[in-house]
Amino acid sequence: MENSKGNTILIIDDEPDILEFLSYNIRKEGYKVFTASNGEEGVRLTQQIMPSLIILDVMMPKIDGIETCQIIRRDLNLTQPIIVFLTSRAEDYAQIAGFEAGADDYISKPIRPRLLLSKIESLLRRLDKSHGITIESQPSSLKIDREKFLIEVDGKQLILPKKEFELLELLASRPGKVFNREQILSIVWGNDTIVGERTIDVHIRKLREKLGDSVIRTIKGVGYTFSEEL
Amino acid sequence: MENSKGNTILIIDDEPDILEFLSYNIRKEGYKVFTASNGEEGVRLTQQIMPSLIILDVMMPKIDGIETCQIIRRDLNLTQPIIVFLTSRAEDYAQIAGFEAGADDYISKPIRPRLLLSKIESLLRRLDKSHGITIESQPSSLKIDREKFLIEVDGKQLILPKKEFELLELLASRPGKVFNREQILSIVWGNDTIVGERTIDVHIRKLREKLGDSVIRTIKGVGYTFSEEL
DNA sequence: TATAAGATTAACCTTATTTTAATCTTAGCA
DNA sequence: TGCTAAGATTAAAATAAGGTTAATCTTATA
Repeated sequence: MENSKGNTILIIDDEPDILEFLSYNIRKEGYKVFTASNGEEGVRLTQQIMPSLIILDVMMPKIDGIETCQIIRRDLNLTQPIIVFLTSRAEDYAQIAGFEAGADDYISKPIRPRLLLSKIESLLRRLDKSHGITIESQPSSLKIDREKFLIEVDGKQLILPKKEFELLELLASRPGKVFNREQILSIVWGNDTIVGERTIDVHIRKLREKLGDSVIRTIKGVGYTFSEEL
Repeated sequence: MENSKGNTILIIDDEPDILEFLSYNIRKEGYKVFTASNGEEGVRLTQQIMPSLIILDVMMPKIDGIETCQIIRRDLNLTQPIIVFLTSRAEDYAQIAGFEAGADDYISKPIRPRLLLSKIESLLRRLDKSHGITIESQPSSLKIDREKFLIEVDGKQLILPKKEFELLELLASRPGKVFNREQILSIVWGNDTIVGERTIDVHIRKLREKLGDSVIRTIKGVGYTFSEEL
């Protein structure tokens, strides 16, 4: 399993101190870091380097963070990067506007490097599954919305418990691919947790109960796969 | 859609010429303009007229702009106005200090009326947008008025304490989106404050008590979400 | 400065989710 | 064809995550 390092991160802030502080800390972790000291430059760089994640100060002269975010979200035709806002506690009014503008997360000053880094990592980890998976098949359709933590089967919404959701998400991320038990355990449960062999089966059972038997196919001795035809 | 005109703007500057020049230009656009010629008077007026936006000269005798800003931000308990700093080119050092003091933007002399006005407009536009959230659902409706710090549920007005209000506002800013505890803490409380694990729950409890159980949904192990159907 | 309102904590309660364990089924092969 | 290992099923046990309440601390407000 590859880590999320090596991703490109762009930091946009008008304060050189913060820019340096952040880029030092983030670079240290192995990311490629670019910086911009204002919104315009930020937009331009975004276009050029296509960062996976942008850390964006809300309060900046001329074009502020919110506007910058809107420009990136609306005007730039590219794979949408993850945008994290940097705010000071005082400007709480801006925070709401920020979510409306399309921010993915927030970090408020004072910045605690460890918190920021763990946030970055967790955001990048779910980059490719960011907004969800949609599978359109002949008889039925399935939508997985990670943001809302919601499943939609043929238009009917369904709330799944965490583990079931994550298991389904994994299988559906590569329809047809067979995941063996080891892989499932290490991705959904994590490498360090030790659970019994039958735990996966039970969760598969629950999913089949809720989504119908045909959704997940068992390949005996190998693993499970999300059926390409629903 | 109403425009941002009609908003109250306060100008604080010790130079009568600038005061007159600015108030003339801004008034011409249809704003209600008040003026103060020093920090103290400015603070007093702010308290009385509750302006939406304050234009504040950095360099003033006695209490300077930065201090004035801090007083307004810290000591006055009211809906925070937007504060724009007025600086001369030379005092760029002030920009950093000014932002730290809680300024939203700055404009440097010589003042170009058109630029100032477009800046004012864009700042106020944002204020109006964050003025409130309205959610209309089949069975009921919810309106959040950030300026009046007021909630309206099915026509009934309701006053919520600060933390409850902010928590509700956050959740309602993106109905359906699941906010995890970390996000809630870092946005509503700020990530420098350390509060116990159960604090969020208690506030959720209070909100559900006042708005009904169905408004906020718990996704165990994930977070809370504002229910799309009220 | 007294008072009230709000925020937070802590202890305990409740419940959904997760896991286990025991038993049953079935596919695939000797 | 029947044996066997892998998986399915079920219910019950364990756990983790929240919920609730009251007491206490903090902060605003008159």
